[in-house]
Amino acid sequence: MSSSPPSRGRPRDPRSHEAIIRATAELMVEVGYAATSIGAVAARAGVGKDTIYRRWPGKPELVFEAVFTTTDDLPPPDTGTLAGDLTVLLQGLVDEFRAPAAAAALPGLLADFAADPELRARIRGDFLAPSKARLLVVFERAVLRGEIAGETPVDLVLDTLAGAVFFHIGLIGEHPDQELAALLAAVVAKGIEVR
Amino acid sequence: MSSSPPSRGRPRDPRSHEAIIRATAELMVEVGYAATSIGAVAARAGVGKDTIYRRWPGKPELVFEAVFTTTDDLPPPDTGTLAGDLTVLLQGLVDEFRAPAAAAALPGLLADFAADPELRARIRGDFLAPSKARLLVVFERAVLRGEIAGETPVDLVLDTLAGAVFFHIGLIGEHPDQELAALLAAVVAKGIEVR
Amino acid sequence: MSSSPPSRGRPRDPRSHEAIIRATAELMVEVGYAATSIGAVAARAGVGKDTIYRRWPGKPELVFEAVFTTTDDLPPPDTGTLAGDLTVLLQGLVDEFRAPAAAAALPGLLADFAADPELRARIRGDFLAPSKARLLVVFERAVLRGEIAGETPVDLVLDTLAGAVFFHIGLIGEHPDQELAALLAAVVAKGIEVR
Amino acid sequence: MSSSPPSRGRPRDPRSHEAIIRATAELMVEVGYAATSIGAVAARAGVGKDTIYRRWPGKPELVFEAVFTTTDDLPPPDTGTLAGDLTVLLQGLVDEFRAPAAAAALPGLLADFAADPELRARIRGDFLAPSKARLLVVFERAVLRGEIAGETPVDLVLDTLAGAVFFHIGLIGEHPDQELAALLAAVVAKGIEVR
DNA sequence: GTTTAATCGAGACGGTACGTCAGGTCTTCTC
DNA sequence: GAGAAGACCTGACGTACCGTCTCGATTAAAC
Repeated sequence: MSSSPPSRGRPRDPRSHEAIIRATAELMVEVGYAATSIGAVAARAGVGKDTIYRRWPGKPELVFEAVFTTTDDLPPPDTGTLAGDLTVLLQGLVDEFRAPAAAAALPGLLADFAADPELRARIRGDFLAPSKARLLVVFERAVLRGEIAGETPVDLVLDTLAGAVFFHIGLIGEHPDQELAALLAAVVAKGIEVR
Repeated sequence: MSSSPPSRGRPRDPRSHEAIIRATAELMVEVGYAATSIGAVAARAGVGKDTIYRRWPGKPELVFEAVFTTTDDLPPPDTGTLAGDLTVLLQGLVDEFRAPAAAAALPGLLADFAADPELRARIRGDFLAPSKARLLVVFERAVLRGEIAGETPVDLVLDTLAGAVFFHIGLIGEHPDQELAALLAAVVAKGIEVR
Repeated sequence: MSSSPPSRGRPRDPRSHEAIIRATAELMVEVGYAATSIGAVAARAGVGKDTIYRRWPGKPELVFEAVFTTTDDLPPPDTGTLAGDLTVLLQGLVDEFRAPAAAAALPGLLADFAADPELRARIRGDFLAPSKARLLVVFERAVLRGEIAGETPVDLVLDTLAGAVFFHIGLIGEHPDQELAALLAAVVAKGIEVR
Repeated sequence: MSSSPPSRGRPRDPRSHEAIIRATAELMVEVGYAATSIGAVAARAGVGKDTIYRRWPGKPELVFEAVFTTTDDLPPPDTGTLAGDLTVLLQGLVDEFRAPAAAAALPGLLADFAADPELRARIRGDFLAPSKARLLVVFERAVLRGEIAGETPVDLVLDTLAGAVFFHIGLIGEHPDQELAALLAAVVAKGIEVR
């Protein structure tokens, strides 16, 4: 289908790619997003700076790829109730935001994304897309069960869930309570239910 | 109690203070948080860099003061219902986050605050404190009216409200709908009501 | 004579050679010696960088070959007088140093040659050798005519002639006067004549 | 006369200036002109790169000042004969070109000067000016003594003398013979004498 | 006719230097 | 002592070349 490029010249070394990603993730945990420089990543990965700039336009894109490796092909949760489904979904967000590299990277990363018009679009496009797909399925089932109305605003609910977790854990640095996900899920589920 | 400083030598010029604040707010709107440097602020304010560093430890503190001037001594809303009160409260947050200087500053500013342990504490301490005070009163009245339970977690609800608005408007840059505050308030109020 | 190489594998394409030389000479005139990079030569010649490095060790050697193509098999001048012979010889040097590509290349080229011990020897060995051969014949005839002594220091005279022309034209960029060669020749001839 | 600037702000530290000059001269001798980078000079001088760029536009100007410190206010030679005067003058050139730092710097330095139109003018303007002043006096005296004609081309003679020494010593790297200056002076003096 | 090997264009690779800019401190003179 | 000015050291930026390497594809001579 998509005609792969003729692949002229020396192909890029996948070991460089991997070393860069690993070095980035390590530095993120050790010194944080702001103190991580492309040069330091290159040095730790044993790689030239060009080798990084050849693959990523800048630090935000590199860190994004390094930190969010989780291929979110988890199936949408199906617990039988909206609150249950939201709990599973939220627990996923909590786990994602709490991972050391992600926690260290998120505030600075999102700030850089927000500052660039082109990257800003990718927050919803790339970052939230997997969650949105799962949330859509959850909502469809809830509509069929008669729990919520058909026109429930998915984007706004997702922004609220993600925003709550990000603010609570990412920014303020609160250690997440065991039932945080369940608590938030209950509130939101009850809030959007038809009755 | 606080021993007034000995006040030897030339006193600080309040006009410098004002010029710095104004220059900072202007630059925030014109070039954004990341592209605003202390040197540029000094140049525009017609001030030496030291005059800035003498008053603020760094860019985050300066910008925080420059952008959030609104002395939040508004009285807590009292519309008669929890949903009504939350709507007023949320509308305040939306307006605050939507102001040009604040919108331009917030993501980078919060990222810098989150990166520094000392500043991180000020997010809840200084940034959210006024809203929390008002929310506490709102909650007290709602408890008296029997709308919510007494042990409703104020901090978590506030994080959720602020997070939702910040993510929706600050990060993603969504133009806030006219009824955004009312919609969010309705969901959250319904979500935390006892019945 | 020279043991022909075993010549296994694909032979070198003479068209690449020619294209490289041409591209080098063009770039020399257009952007100068310092701003000419091997990569730029390769790109303009439609050739890989290795194809250049396979033939020349570096920029100095490449430029030297590209710029000094003049196969100096001119016969030694024989005008009947030392001054006349030197005039012809000097005019040759002037013409050589004044050619656009040579004028653009010479200062940087000689600097690179001077900086490398191995290349430094080639200044006298390759660069000045043809002129020296002709000057030797001119001197022999002048000795026979009794114009100069037998022990006249050829190398020093040649350095002086070349140095004068290089400094005057190559470095300072003086537009050569019509009689420059004759004038210099007259001074030097008179200076080394026995009486 | 020249109104000294009002001198606002912190004055430039003369110790930085001196340290930079010294570091440059040392590196010139140790690694040569081409291998000397501004960054290396800064590191050795214990100085930031900006401190160098604040004072000099680039490497050529810096090296020029670092290497040619000799305040050429020597009085013009006056030995009684043109050949004698030229010998003294040439010996000065030989000594200048033979100094370790100068010998290492000259070819690359002159190449960089020749490559930039603005700097090119300074070769005659700054570099040769002191020698030219002295040569003019020498010529005046020689004219009064009737040794040479009044219209002897000073610039051309100076280019020849400087070119000969530069080519012989600077480029080819010949160890200068004890009588080199006297020999060249004799040839040139004889060459331009009226009889 | 098949191996074998060097060459080709292309471009990735680890380095090094570039010249600029910001951070935060210091040092001068002036008020 | 505060203030404006600007020098100072540090360190990161993103780009450009360096000379080497690794691809797949040619192109001949050797087998």
